[in-house]
Amino acid sequence: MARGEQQAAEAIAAALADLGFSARPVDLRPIPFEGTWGLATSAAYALGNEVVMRELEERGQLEGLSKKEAKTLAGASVRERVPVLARQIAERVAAAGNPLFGSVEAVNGYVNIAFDANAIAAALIGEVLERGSRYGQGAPIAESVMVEHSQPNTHKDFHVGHLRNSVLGVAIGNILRAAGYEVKDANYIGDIGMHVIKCLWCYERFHKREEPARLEDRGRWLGEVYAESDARLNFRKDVLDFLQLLAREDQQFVATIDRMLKYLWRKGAEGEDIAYLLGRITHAQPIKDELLRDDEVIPRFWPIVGDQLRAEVAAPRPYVPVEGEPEPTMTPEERLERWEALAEHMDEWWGPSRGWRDEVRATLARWEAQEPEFVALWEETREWSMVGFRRIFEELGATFDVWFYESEVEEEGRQIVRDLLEQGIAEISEGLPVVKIDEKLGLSEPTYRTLPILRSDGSTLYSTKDLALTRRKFEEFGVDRAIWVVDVRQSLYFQQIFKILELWGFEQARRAQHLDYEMVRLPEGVISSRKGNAPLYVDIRDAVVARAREIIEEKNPELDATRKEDVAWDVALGSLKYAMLARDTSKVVVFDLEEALSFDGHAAPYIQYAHARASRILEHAGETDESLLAQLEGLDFGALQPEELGLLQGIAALPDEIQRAAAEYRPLLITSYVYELAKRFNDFYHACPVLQSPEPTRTARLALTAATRRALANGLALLGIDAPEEM
RNA sequence: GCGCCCGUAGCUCAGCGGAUAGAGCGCUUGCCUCCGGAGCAAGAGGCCAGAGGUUCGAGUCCUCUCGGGCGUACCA
Repeated sequence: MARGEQQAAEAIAAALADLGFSARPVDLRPIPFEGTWGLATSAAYALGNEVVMRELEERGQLEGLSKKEAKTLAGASVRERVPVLARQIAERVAAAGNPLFGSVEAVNGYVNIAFDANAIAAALIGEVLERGSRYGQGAPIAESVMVEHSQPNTHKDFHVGHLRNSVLGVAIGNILRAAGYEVKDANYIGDIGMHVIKCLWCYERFHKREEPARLEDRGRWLGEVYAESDARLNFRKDVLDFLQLLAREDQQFVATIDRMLKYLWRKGAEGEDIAYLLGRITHAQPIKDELLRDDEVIPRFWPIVGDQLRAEVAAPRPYVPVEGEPEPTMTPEERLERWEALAEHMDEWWGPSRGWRDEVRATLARWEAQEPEFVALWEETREWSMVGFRRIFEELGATFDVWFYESEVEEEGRQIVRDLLEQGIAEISEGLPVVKIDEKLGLSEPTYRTLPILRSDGSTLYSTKDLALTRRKFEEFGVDRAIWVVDVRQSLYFQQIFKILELWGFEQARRAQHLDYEMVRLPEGVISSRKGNAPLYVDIRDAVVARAREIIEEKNPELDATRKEDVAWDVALGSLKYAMLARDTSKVVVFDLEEALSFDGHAAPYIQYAHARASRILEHAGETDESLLAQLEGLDFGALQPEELGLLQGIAALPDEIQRAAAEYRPLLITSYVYELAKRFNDFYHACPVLQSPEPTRTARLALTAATRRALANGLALLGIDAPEEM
């Protein structure tokens, strides 16, 4: 195929030289029509313009004309000249008589070179079958690339957001490898950080030794403990924020607040706090926790608020917009729901929660002091999470050459911070080391802003660790390029990290690159572990695999049981991965379980099905890639059908698609490719009988079927999707 | 404020500066005695958010406007 392209390019270049044009790059692309196999160039358009302008120039007709006027003058003659030039080029290419070219035509100003498919199909199919799983791969490139992805946090759950990351990271690694790069896949486990401290605080304080008996259940349970810690620690703020929200947007609430608080006051609550609440709420101002004196007041006030909200739901009044007031963000029902959620813990949490943040700080100090008992607890619980992660990575087909852990780079990070401070790149501001990047770069507009690189108590931040990690990737592993697959919200952050390292004189930071992608959302909105609405990977996987089993039972009940189970996994995981990849990285993925459970249409099973059909045809014929490879001599399709030509063109396109997907970091291109190829195969086997055809067509079509199957399997493999031979 | 991203069919999305802007879902109508109907064929459905510009040629590149999302000092 590469040969066909090269010969077309040479033939056009020769034709242009013959016509007296200087050497120039010529665009070549597939002829974009169904049932064609060949290449087209639009060279005549550029030449037409060039020629006409030159002629006008020589005749002095452009003098005194503006560019616009010159263009208008030239327009008509350009339009006339283009088809003429195209015809001249086509005639010369045809005259050269290349046996690979079936026809050379000038159409609409394009020069279309159609291949003599019979002449090169054998070469193409031979290349595909011979290279097998390596078909499509590029020549080795002497550049090593580290692709960091997956980065789950221990002590937290692995949800659908992490799924996009892992699937994307795996695919990008595969694609770069296939393109010829030397790729190292790296994971970076978030095994330390504030979330771990919070989780362990909550565990020790409220749930010690309540963990499930089975080791494999503990990771998830730990995630729940983390979520609880967050809810506990934010409780006071959540309550006060909610009151402020009511004050801002619930007119009825504000109207009755005076009466509500007087009632409370009569019940004997402290007057000072009540006066404070009244003032803040009637003026819709934030309520400051530290100004509340009596921890009894809010819990006593809460039921009264609930009564009011219930009354508002029971007897809704129309919302009256007020000039200058913001629209309400919550309906009365939502407000009541929110109130109920907070009420659940009010009595138990409100008072004690005052001291919780200090307790967490003390827990962090135990980590910082590397207190043996605490470190042992950390190690044990960390492993609970890791057990689950390893299983998930195995299921996803994610393998790693390098495992980084945040806990390993803390010290090294501190070292870099010290150095940055000594060199005056970092400074102490508001009590903590930061780098004022814009200032250092002399930028007046806020661009890179300021990044804290260590907490004021000396404990490490994410940034502390990433400074060290970046250096390690280049120095310890000697990679030429390092890519971080991390969602788009961290874009500024990574620019800051890399810029700081550059300021520090670490030149290789220029070869560090954040590969960002958009978020996964739910139909009902943003995924939030605080709202507890993050669908967990394991749950989604179970649901999708169960659905796949049902469909197999329905479509192919004769399959033996273990095959059924394998296929259910291939289809379910394939479908899930495909959905994550078949959307550009710049687009938000809306994850809808209902959609994920449908295997119709533009989805992995469509492509897997085409692969299975191809496999079945070959099985019926008793042919394999090897046996067909031996029969390629004198391969003869007879009169080629449009569907066959389209399929050949599709198979031939894989190597270029891989190169482009690698250059642009876009697995989407591969998802589009395999879908398109599956579609073409579908067209082919509906239009062209294979097994019933007379020889030599039969063998030719079998060979084409085998090559298609290979290209489909290789394309899917790049996406981390398995292609079953039956389903 | 500043920065990044998105805006294409009812919905979800493709679309390498090039030929008649395409898929899937949903809707309407056909197709299993025929290599497997997880499929195929046909139909309806578009001022490519808007305005300028660059170009022989713009959904695609540039500028601006509008609408939406995200980020913006001790979370990761």
